[in-house]
Amino acid sequence: MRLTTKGRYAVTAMLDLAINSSDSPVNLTEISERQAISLSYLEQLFAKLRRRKLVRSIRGPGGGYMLNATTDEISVANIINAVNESMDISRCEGRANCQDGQQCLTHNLWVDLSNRINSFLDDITIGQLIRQNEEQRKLRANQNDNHKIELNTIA
Amino acid sequence: MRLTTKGRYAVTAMLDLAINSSDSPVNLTEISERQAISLSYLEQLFAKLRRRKLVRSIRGPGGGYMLNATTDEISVANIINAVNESMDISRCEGRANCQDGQQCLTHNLWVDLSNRINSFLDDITIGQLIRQNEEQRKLRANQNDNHKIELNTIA
DNA sequence: AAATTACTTGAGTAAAATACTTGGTTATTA
DNA sequence: TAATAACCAAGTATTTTACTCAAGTAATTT
Repeated sequence: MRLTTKGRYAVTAMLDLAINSSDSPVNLTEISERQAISLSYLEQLFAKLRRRKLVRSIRGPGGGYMLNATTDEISVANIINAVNESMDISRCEGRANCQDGQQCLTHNLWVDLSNRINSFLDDITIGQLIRQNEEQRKLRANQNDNHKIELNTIA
Repeated sequence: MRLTTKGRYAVTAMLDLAINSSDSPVNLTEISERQAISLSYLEQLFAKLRRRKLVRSIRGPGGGYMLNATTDEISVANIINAVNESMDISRCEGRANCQDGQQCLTHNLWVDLSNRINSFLDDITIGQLIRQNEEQRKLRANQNDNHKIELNTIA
């Protein structure tokens, strides 16, 4: 599991797609403009997302991309792993003394941690993120309303 | 929060330090050899770790580095943030329409997620990782013993 | 005090990853 | 058939990573 700006671009683009897609597809030019990511870079990212079946494409005019599953079926880990295909190969792979040596105690510790991060991000879906943000927005809106009412009452 | 091989090197080195330090300091040459990380790269990483007060150095013969806090006071997030100093600047920073525009809805979603990842890794200390691994090792050892006993009994 | 050891610092560099550009092609729709 | 948008490939500038080399500084030992 790696977490770089590349993964962030992919998550951002997928969130944009999720938010802006109704029943009609969203084309990459729109996402490119909204999110300030170059079109061809988006093309590269979406080629990988499509290979992992996270999105499906519709060609021709009016075409674009659609999510290939519900927002609650697509995890952040799914997206990040899709665009970071090149596996992180461990250093000590192939070494004879790997299993028992001290260098591999720490290696195992890293693998454990890496797995924990992965399963953490696998439990966060883009649906969750969007709903959570929506609720926070509502909360803030209510607080503002209350504040206005208070002020009005005082005045 | 970024999670790259650089952060992994730092976490690995800190775990090595935690495991191999008694009351005397551990020098970077040892860590370099055990973990197969070049000495000068370790030097750069430890300069940053020292700036963040995660380790302290003892110079001169017999010198080296020691943890500057207990293993339970040092989180994985501490280590990773120490070596990845350059803050991830958000794309839309400074843009006028950032707060309300659609591009910043997704930006906020990303920031929320980033915060969640950060606090997740801030709750994992290197002490935890080491103890957890030790317990797993014991479990496996016991299972092996039981297996041997079973085999012996059968035979 | 001199020599040694070992950490410290900085400049420079090769290799890799990132982000993008260019220039196409193929499929679909109007 | 003309416009649109996905698809594809090759190439490139920039940044980051990981490292080398060299000079400097501090602490210890003899």
